[in-house]
Amino acid sequence: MSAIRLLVLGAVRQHGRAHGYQVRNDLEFWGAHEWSNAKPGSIYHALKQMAKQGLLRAHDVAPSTAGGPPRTEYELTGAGEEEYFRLLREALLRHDQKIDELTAGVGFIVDLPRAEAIDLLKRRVAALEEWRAEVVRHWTPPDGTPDAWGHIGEIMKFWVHSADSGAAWTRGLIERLEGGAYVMAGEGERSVEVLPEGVPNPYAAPGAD
Amino acid sequence: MSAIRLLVLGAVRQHGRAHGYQVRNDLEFWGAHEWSNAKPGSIYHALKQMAKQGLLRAHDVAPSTAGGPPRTEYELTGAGEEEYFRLLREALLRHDQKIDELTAGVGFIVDLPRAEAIDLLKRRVAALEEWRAEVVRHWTPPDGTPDAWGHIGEIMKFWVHSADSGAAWTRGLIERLEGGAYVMAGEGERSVEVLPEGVPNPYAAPGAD
DNA sequence: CCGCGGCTAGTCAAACTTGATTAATTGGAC
DNA sequence: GTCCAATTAATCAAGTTTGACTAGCCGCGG
Repeated sequence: MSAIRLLVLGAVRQHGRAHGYQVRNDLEFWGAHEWSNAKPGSIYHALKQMAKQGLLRAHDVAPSTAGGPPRTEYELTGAGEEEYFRLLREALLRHDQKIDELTAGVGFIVDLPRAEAIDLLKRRVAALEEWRAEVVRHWTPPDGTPDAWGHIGEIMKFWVHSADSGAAWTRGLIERLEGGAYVMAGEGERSVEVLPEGVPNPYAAPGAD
Repeated sequence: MSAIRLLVLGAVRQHGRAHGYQVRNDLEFWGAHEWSNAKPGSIYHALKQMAKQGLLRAHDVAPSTAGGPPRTEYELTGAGEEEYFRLLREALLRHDQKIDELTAGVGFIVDLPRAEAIDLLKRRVAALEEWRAEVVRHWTPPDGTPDAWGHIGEIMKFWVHSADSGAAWTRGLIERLEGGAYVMAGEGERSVEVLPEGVPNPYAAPGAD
């Protein structure tokens, strides 16, 4: 599964109850359509799929409020809540490429208590370091052959560079969190999160930009 | 399209003529199953799809050589050759996340003349710098509001970091190419590329690792 | 007052991906 | 000799993603 389930669960969760179009708008507000596969089709599909799997509860709502076809509102079930945190932790922990999952995880990181977030990120750094070592081990010529891989060695260099860069960024975030940045779970009210109802989306595809 | 078409076209091209299993083995030899969606199903699907689209020519071959069901060999058509270079240039040029495409592009970079490869990479650096500037512009509070984005600003920091890191790596590769590293297109025979026929794949999933 | 462009909300077919499974043949154990 | 396991090669069904499309309603220009 890509980042879509995490994004959709997180968006619904922040509203308490939301219909597809609201989710779609929030994701656009966060810029998610630029760094993830948050297309309408994927969002509605994820909503239906997760409702079928018992992660979301669906409510049919009268087709009135503002025009358009009848809509369905969703809200997280207990299982959905669990799955949300499972996906969130995984997104922050896993060092695999998938930039969209990490980005989504960062976007929801304040839903975790500070201590847990820091712990996850530290484990992320450790995983990155181990992965780096493994890449080097795997792609280094076993004995005398110095340059046997030719330009293929560039792939290794690229991965090593990515691992180092990712670890450096993660360490920076850890420091900021340890320094008390942001309002985490259980520390009071959050500030900016979703588009307040009724406010037009300032980032809704306006052509230029 | 993900990296799969580029990988498959490149693999078939290096053999001149190849069947699905050969392609699959090559990709595994390059470690592609670890950083791309190079699963058997995707590979065979891509071969058939591209044959249908006229990028590959299919030849049915007697089911003899080494056991297994009858196999089909493929070879690039003129259109396939064109598409290969189009995808290769795009992979090196585009700065979008998609790590697998860039990795595949690096793997085939020696199919380009040295001057063109360097030019593409320089344009890549320029694109990354422009993208970085745009991210900063887009996510910086317009006027007095200093920290309006809260932790969402972390997403911006992450992107900026990625852009800088990607640009640094690209500059390194440019330097190596300008220094004469590797044998590029039109500069003589290449060294390591595909698994020679008959040699067992030393990286074929051996369970542990 | 009527049509048309735009917004709200969602659906659908076609393409792609995944993981398991099938199928043909060879080689070794017994 | 023959039966089991491994290897070679490819297919399939189920699920996901994509991009284009449908459809209701509002407001405004003519």
